[in-house]
Amino acid sequence: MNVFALASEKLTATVAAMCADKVLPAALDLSRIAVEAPRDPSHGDVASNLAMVLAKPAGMKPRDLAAAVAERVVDGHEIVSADVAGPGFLNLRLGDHVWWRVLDAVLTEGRHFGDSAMGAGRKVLVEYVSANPTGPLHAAHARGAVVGDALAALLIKAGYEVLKEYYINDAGAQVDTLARSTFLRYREALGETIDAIPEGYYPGAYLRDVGAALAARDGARWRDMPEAEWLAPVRAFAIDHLMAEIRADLAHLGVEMDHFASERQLVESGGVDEAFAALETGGLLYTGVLEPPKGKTPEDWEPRPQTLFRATDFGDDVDRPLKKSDGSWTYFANDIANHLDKYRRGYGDMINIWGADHAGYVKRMKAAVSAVTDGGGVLDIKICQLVHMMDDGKPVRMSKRAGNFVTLRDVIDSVGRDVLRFIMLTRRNDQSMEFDFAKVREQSRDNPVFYVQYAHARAASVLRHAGDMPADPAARVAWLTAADKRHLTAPDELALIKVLAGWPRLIESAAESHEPHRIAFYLGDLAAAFHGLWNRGRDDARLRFIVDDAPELTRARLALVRAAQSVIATGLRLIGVEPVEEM
RNA sequence: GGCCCCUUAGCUCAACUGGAUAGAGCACUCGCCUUCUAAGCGAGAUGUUGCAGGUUCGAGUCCUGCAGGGGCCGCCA
Repeated sequence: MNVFALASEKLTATVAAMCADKVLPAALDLSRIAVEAPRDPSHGDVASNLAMVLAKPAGMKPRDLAAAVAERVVDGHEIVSADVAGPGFLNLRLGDHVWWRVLDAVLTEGRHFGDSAMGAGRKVLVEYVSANPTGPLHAAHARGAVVGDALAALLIKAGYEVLKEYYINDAGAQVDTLARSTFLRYREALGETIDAIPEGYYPGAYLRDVGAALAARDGARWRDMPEAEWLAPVRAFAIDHLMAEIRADLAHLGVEMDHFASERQLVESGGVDEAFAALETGGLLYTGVLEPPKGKTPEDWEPRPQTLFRATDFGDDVDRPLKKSDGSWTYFANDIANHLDKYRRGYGDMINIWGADHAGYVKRMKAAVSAVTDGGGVLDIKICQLVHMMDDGKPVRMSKRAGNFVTLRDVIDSVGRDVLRFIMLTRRNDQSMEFDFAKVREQSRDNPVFYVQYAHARAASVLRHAGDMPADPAARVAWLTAADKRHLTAPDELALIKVLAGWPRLIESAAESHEPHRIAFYLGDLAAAFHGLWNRGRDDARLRFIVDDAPELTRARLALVRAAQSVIATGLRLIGVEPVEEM
C-alpha cells in the first residue's frame, strides 16, 4: 500500500466532487498535481501543490482554493487534518491507524512490499558493462556493472520487463590485435622465447594463459601458417576464452546477464546494411567533407569525402561518418545497427550504462536511435563518472600499459561483493567518487554498508530474543499482524513507520529517473531511523523493543522491528547485497 | 577551439526532476555510556548552492553568459 496514492485519490476525489457541485469548473487538468512528503515533517505527512496548480484555471486565489479543499477532504479518519501553508500548500496529516495499516502491509507483503505496476510490463533493455573482450574486467568496470545491474533489478520491481544485455565488441581492429597478441603467447607456450612484446600489442601477462590454452587444444597446428590462416580462429579462441573469464568475474560480482549480443554476428548477418538502408531511405545520409576538430588537428589530417549521417538534424553538433577510409564500417555504424536490432526485438525503451570516456558519444547515439527508429525508440544513457581507487587516502596507481591494473576480481576478493556493490551506489552515477580500500572495510558509522547491515543484524538479534514469537514464517506474520498496534504511538516509532511507508514511492521515483543510487541513500535513512529507536532503549529499559512485563507492547514493537528488517533486507537484495543476520 | 558532466556547510555528499526555513555523515565543542550485539549515544554550531543575468506565484533544480575541475573530440572501440 502506498500512502501517497491514498492521499492522492482522496484529493482528486474531493476536487472531482467540487467540480460536480459546480464549486469548481469542470474539466480541470489534474496532471500537474503533486502529492509528496514535505521536507519538514512538522508540516504534516503529505503535502500537495494542487491549489497552486489549479488556482488559475479555477479562477481562485491559491490559498482560498486550498482552504476550500481542506475543509472537504478531512474525514476525521484517514485524513485527520488539512492545513493551508505558505503560498497555498495543502498539508495533510494522516490518522495513526493508516500507519498501522502500512505496517501490516509490510509484514504480509514481505519482499513484495513496494512492487509497482508502474512499468505495466513494458519492455526495457538495459545494456551495461559491454567491456571489450581483450582482457579481464578491471576495477573501473565495477561501477557500470553495479549501476546497470541494480537499475535492472529496480525496473523489474517497478513492473517493467527487463532484458540485461552485454554487447560484445568482437568485430573491430582491437580484437585483431588481441589475436596477434595471443599468437605471440601461443608461440611462447610452444617453447619459443619472446623477448619483448612489440609496440601495438597487448602486453598483459593474462594472455599467457590464453596462448597456453590454445597450444594445449591445437598443438603446433597454427605456428607456421600465414596470418591470414590463423587470425580468425585464434581471434575466436581468444575472445571465447576472455569472455568466459568476464562472465565468471561478473558472476562473482553477482551479475547475471540475460543476453550477450555479438557485434561480429550483427555485422555478418547484415544488421549494419539494414541500418544503413534505413537511414538511406530516410534521406539521412550524404557524402561530405568534415572540418578538422578545432584546436586539436591530427597530424595526418586531410579533408576527405565520407559517408555522413545527418546527426545534426537530431540534435548532434556535427554529422558523423559511418565508413572508415578503407571502406569498412565505423564503430558508430555498428552501434546504430546494434540499437536498431534492439528496437526490432521489441525494446523501444533502451538504457545504456557508459563510462565517462564515452560521454562525448551520447548525443550522436541518441540522434541515431531517434533517426533509425523514426522516433519510436527512446534511449537513455547513464554516464558513470570515474572512480578514484585509493588505499587509506593514497591513490592506487594503475597503468593499463604496464598491464598492472587492478582487476575487478582483485577488488571483489579484497573487500567482498556486498561492500563493493553497496559503495558503488553511494554516489549519483554522474558524480565522480573515491573508493578507498581501507575505508570501505572499516566497521563504523562512517561506513554506510556497515551501518545498514548492522541495522539488519540488530533487528535479527532482537527477534531472536523474542521468546513468544512463532518460528514458522507464516505463523509469525499472522502473530505480528494480529498485534495491537495502538501501542505504537511514540513520535519516533511513527517516524520509522513513515520511512517504511516511503519505500513504494521511492521505488517508483528511482525507477522513473533511472537512479538506483537512491536505494542506497534510502537504506541509510531507514537504518538511521531504526538505530535511533534502538538507542532510546539504552537510557530507559521501558523503551526497549522487548519489555518483559508488557507482552502486548512487546508484540507490537516486534512487528515494527520485523517490518523494518524486512524492508532493509528487500532493499539490500534489490541492489544485490546479502543482508546478514549477525555481524 | 568545440561538446558533455560536475561545482551545495571546513571535508565527503543528498535534496523525491520547479516547492515551504537547502539536509545527512565526518571533523569540531560539551555531556553521557558498555546495552535486546561491542564496534557508541545525546545535544550544539555550520550556507550569498562557483559568479552574473533571465524565465515565474516560487529556482540548488529550467535558459543564457562567464570562471574552475574532469572526460571526450574523423580513419580506436
